[in-house]
Amino acid sequence: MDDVARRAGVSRALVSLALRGSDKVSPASRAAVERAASELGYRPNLNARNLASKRTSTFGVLINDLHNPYFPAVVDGIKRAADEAGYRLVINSAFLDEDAEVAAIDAFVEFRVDGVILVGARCGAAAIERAAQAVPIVLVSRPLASDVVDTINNDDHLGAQLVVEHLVSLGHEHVCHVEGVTGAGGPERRAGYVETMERHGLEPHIQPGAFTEASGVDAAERALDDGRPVTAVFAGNDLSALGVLDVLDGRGLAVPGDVSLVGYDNTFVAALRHIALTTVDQNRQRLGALAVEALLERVEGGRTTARHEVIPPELVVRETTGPPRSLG
Amino acid sequence: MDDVARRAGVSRALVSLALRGSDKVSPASRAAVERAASELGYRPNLNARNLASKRTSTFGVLINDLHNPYFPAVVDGIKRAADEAGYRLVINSAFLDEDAEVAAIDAFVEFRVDGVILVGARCGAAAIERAAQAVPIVLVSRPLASDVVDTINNDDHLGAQLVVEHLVSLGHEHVCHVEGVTGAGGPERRAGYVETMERHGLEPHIQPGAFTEASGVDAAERALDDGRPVTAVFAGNDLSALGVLDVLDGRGLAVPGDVSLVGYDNTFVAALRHIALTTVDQNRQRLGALAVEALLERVEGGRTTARHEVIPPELVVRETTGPPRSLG
DNA sequence: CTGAAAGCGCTAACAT
DNA sequence: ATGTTAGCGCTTTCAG
Repeated sequence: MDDVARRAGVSRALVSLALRGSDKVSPASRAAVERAASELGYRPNLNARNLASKRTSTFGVLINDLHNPYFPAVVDGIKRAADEAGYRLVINSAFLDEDAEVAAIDAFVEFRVDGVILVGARCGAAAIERAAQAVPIVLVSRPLASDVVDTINNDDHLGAQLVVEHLVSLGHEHVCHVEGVTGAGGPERRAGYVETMERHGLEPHIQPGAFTEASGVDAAERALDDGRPVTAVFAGNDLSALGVLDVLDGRGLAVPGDVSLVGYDNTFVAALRHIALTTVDQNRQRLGALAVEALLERVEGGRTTARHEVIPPELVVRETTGPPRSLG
Repeated sequence: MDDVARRAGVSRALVSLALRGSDKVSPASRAAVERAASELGYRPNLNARNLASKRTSTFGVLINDLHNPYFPAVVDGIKRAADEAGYRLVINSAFLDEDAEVAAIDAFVEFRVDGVILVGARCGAAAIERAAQAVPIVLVSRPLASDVVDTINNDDHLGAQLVVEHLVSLGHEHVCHVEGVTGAGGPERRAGYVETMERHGLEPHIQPGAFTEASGVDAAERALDDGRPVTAVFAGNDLSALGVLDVLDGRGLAVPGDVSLVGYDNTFVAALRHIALTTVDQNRQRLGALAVEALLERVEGGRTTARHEVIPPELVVRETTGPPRSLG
């Protein structure tokens, strides 16, 4: 930086200002600085900058599992909003390991990021709340009643309700639900399902599941062997719906002819023409954007109380749902 | 840090050594330091550390497109190898935008990461080679003849050969290839296909494509309407194979009964039971691990010449390939 | 094994 | 509009 200053014939401070686009620099010196910098191939040292300015203009994003097709859209939303607000992103993934999650959060803290967004984090609330003392944290897709961290979620209860209403309106009475896991919307979706079924005077039929393809397979097999009639399946998420779909196929049951099928999340797999799964869209981009917004409110707006946002999801009807056979 | 030193009754330098696990610290003072640090909730400032030590023990990983199911496995491999070597990771995604890619690389340079891994980068070679003057760079899944950056790739030519051999050994003579894009193995796969077809005295039948589902749909429609017989399709990657699959389904053609289908990449979608696509596995974890290895050789081993690694892929036979109907 | 001192490369008042 | 002066929090000689 000294070299740049010398070459441009100005002081270091001026170089600093010019390079950051301050308006208190004359066009002439700015040009000189920029030319000198590029001639010298100068790259500012972010570590030094962050150290001196005591801020990083960076948000840390932790993705629970990079393999899960649920996450990219959320990150897209975060990225877009962060760009707009002038914040950089550092992304990390914990690869499903809770300890790694905590370690990654610690690393963010040590980097002195200005805010942390945890997407689908599975680690304990205690670890999160502890870290929240050092940096603003917002949780996406992980409900948590806390008054130190913000949360942004879709309304799983409503989503489930939309699904059941859709199936019921098609004429279904025997809708089976494949459960999902706790901490990722499973119980909320289940509750929405049960409540809506009962409101229509229908009997809930629930099979345990775990948001995985394999669990969808198991659940479908149990459901079909169970004896109770099943004309539609509401799987807890898209992945488990694919497991269900495979079993239906394997048993020669037409979809939606014999059995209708609905997933949740609207991942790209659901949109594949070959699958064309009816599902629920959480508007993940918006979830991400809201997370950034929440962070900005704390970092730049000085908010200190927790904000818990819940946004309405939307039903996406594709080709796996139709009237039950009995209504032809 | 001063506080920690005071509380532990030692000097700052000692704290620094103790916290980084140096062996020149007495167990007693180490314990005192650790206790003091945890009591005070002390978090070292990575920016200060990086600045003072002139290294970050961090590798930057740039993923071309977070949505592409191809990448996570590569990052897994990188993560594992980096962990083992004691390096931290910062991941970033360019979301398919070339300018964003260059910006992300610049950001890595400014962070002074010790090395950069570009996974499937699409940006110009010039930008990459320029950045390579500031930091060691290795390209994964992007062939590039360069003597300043390392590359790690699977052998696309061999992969295509494996596919054609498999289909020919099943009795197929009319194998159509849906092309992929340049810079991501497309031309190499095509060349392997053409060469192997010709070696068997078969006539190549190529349809343009772009590694997307939609391009697979278009290519399949053209291929089936073209007049030439088609008993098998070798799609450039899994995604385009899904497009082909949808067209085959739509036209009532059984897979593999009427037409066999093969993809490339072995993404999780290919492994879904409902799809069960025969495909080629690049061993992406290994690609990632090798990338870290290459970086370590430069950072710690002092290598300065480029290394270009090509690893053999493996055919994964699932349920979309079988003998042609004529051999029934 | 420990402590003192210098400085990593930058920003942020404060002067001018 | 531009230069001066202190640090930011840590690591790293170098002397004890």
